[in-house]
Amino acid sequence: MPAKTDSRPVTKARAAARAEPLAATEVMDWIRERIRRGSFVPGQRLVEADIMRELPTATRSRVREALQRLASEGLVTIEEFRGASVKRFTHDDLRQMYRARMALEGMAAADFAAADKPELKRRLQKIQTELNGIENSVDHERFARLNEEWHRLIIEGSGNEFIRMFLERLRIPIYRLLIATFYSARRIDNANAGHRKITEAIVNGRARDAERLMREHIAEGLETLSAMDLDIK
Amino acid sequence: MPAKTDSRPVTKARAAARAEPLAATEVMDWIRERIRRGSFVPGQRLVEADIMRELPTATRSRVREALQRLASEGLVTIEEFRGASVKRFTHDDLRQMYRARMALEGMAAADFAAADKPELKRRLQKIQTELNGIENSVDHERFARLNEEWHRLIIEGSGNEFIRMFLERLRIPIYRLLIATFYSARRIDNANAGHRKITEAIVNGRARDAERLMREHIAEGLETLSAMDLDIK
DNA sequence: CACTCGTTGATTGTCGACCAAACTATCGAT
DNA sequence: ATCGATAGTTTGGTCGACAATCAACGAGTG
Repeated sequence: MPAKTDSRPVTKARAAARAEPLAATEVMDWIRERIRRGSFVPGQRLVEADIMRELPTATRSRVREALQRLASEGLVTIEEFRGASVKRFTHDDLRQMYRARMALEGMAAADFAAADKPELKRRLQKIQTELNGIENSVDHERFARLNEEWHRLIIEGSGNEFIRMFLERLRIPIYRLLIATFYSARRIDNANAGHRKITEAIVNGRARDAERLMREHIAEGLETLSAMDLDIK
Repeated sequence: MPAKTDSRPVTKARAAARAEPLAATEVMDWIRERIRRGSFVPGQRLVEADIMRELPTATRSRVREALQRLASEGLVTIEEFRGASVKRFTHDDLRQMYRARMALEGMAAADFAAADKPELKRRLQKIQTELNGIENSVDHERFARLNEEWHRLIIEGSGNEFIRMFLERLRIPIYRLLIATFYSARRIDNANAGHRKITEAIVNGRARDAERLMREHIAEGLETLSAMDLDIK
């Protein structure tokens, strides 16, 4: 649930009176980003006072609220009188997340394929072309960005706000695990072969194929991850 | 996201000093229950002071926290300086929720079927037998309870905490819409015919069938709902 | 009479101080 | 060295105050 607080108008009187306080959302984003990038590692305790030191304009109430919300998102855990800490995910959690992704993103692909949204489909095709253009390059950074954009577009194309919301909640934990994985060139090839087929199915309105292929695509991703046997703390 | 705060120990000193204040979780449950039962109707504003009047031991901070969390659950919306109000769901929201349910509960059925959990499967079979026993009765109340138990058990059987969490978030909004719908006897028959087939597929480990049937079952539910053309405000 | 524009009361947003409860580390006695 | 008391730290939670905004109401003007 983004925005809302972002639209809070900055009143002149207030801005003049004191430094604009960080809304809880912003504190939340800051912590979330740190978790995503790995500067907060799993198990690490998130001490309220420390966060306030690093974000001087954040007050304790804000930090507390942010931590509460992150806990309800499942990104941190809160133990009574011990405070918040970055949640540890097990190998089985990863499997579960991927199963959920398969279900949700598969459905999204199917619904997008069945929908009459030529403009969005053109954009998908465009991204696909870009992806094809760099699949043999070594620009992993760029591939990752386009890859994310490709997935995001399909979710948007499904027009399902609930599916979007749920997948958003899976994104960070999964990403945090993914940064440990160096995409091999071979993996990129495989992934993009899958992408191509999915894009084609969506653009041509073959909903059932789109869903099946998307599921296979995600399942492959999980297999690659599992094969790497990354050390999940 | 249950528990956690429920485990808060009631210290003697505190309990003696004054009435135990309601934790945010409890306020949340109270509001949620009211929404579910329809005593808070969509669009209705949830004024902090009013809630404090009705729950004398609840403090403002707790009420506010509860509302914030309910907002992040998507059950209420918060507009700045206008406070919280019960979220209105459109007809299209309903459709989206059912699509998400199809994806998630279908996957849950498949995973349960594929899992080696004889004890849980026996319990499912037992509930199914009970359901069969009353499918021609007029005890809608009891059917509804068993129906919920049946769904819950399949989700538990999938062993997927994320899917469970997501479906939990869909439950209340959907239930709130469902109470408006009096299950017709015919609908009960149809529903239970679906149930029987699904139970059988799960117990016999036919994952693919279980998923397909569960999807059809939920899709039927949506159709029934749509046909009723209930007035969603 | 309709319309604009302050004024006022109600409600929410935010903060900071305060205290209690629980955890944690230190230090002393045996 | 081990155990237990003790002090400091951190979190859980409340309260009161004040600012910002909204909403309703009424006065003045054309």
